[in-house]
Amino acid sequence: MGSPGSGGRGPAHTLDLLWGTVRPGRRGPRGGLSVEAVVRAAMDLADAEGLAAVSMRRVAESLDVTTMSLYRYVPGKDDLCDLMLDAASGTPDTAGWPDDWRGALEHLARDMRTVFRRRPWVLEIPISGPPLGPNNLAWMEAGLAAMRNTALDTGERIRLLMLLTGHVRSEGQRDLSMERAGARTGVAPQEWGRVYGEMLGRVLADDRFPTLARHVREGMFDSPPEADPDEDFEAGLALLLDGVEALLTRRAGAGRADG
Amino acid sequence: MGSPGSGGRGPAHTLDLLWGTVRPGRRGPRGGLSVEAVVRAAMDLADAEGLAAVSMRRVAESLDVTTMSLYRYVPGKDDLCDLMLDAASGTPDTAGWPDDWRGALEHLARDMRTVFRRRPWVLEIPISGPPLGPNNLAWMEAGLAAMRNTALDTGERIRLLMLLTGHVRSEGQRDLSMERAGARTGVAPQEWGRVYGEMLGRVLADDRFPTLARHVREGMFDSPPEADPDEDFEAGLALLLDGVEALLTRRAGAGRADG
DNA sequence: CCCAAACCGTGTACGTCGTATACTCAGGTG
DNA sequence: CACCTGAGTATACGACGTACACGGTTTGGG
Repeated sequence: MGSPGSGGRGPAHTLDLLWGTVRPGRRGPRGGLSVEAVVRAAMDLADAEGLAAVSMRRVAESLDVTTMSLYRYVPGKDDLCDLMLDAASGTPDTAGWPDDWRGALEHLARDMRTVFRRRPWVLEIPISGPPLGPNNLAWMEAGLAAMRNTALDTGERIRLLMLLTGHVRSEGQRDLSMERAGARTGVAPQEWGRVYGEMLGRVLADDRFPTLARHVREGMFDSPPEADPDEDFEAGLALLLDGVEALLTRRAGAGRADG
Repeated sequence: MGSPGSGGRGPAHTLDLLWGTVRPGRRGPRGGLSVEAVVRAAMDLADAEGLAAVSMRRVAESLDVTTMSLYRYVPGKDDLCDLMLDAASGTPDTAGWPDDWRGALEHLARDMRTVFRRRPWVLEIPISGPPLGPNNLAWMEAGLAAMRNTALDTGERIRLLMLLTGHVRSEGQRDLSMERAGARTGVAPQEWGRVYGEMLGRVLADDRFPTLARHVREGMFDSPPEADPDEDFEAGLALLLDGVEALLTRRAGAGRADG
């Protein structure tokens, strides 16, 4: 029996929150807080102590209010996380980006990566749906603008964008997991190296992994695994964009040959 | 002051759990449970009600024991999740895979995808480090074997494997988020379409998104977004492997020209 | 001008979670 | 046999998200 039509607590209200278009209500006292203040407090907490430290209680405590008062501004923790995600994404700075699609997309990917490196907790937020917030859409806008002069159709452009963000997120999550692997036990490096060594021993002793064992014997893991995450990231990015370039030249050739 | 040398509760013990090499202890009564039984019960729960339903209490309840007795077999919930991840990954069936690297890698990627589709909760487990379990290593073995006849060096092979699993995971997580977006509200489709429509209206009314607005006006979102996840998956996979192929032909050409 | 509606912030409470701690009791080993 | 080891239990603590009912303040409509 909620008031019909008006955005009750459905996803439409979440949209209003994301876009900062909540009509403030005409009656009653002016609130001392605001959605932005709540989100900022939560982000400060996440920056300082990680996403796991972000609880409704602790956010409220950092704002000197009661836990439940947060629910006047935010429907629940899931929505708060969505708001944090969009706020933390920020807006891409396309000023220095080149005009060619490949250079621009490389900048896009690297800038997204720096966002995730500055705020690793963004990668821990479970994405709850397609991008709806203005900041996430701004990144989409930048990506689509970067491809404006390519021979890709709309579906391909979006797919490529999703593929790129997927790659950035994957690499970021891998970096994160490596850090977590260290933080799990107190003294990270030598203990972890010992575990890795024991694992390699098991691989060598087991006949289920002949190829892996051969690579191990050839020194595959002599350096710590994933020594340079940036190199992995760049290599994957290059591979991806090489694939796009191959598609474009193939298409241009076909266009010249067929029509 | 714990017994030195022997794996107390460190990550070395987790390795023993993953590989099923826990020495059972010589004194005392034989336990009615086992690590495998605990992991299987947890997996059954996750299969039936999702990862969120997997709590130590509910796993214990399904085994007709008290909560704390689980800690005799598993150090904690994080490790239990790691065990679930490796167990759910299973072993790749490489019987029908072709000999050429591209076909084999395509099979690898698709088979990984079906694993995630059968057990979507695997994607919700936060990965805590490099793959250490025998099943995950079996997938790695299969991937390395698929590339045995390529001109890629070891580092490139591993990178490509990581890139592939990253792609599979990304697409799986996207599928999952789409399902969750529906489950968040009761009646999914039309309500969600309404939200999407409103978002598009905002995009059109806002001058920050000219390119996006143009694509929208050209009918970009007339069909529901991400209509065919498999198509997205396959396109991304093809792009990736095209990139690899370009690298290989480039390298072969250079080899013919330079040496 | 005044009352009632709207709304902010609070206090309390419930059910759930992971797990630390201290215990009882059965079973194999010296 | 005595004994120690280890399985399973009972209890408890602190934290979590959030439903609910309540006072206090502001403002619009009559």
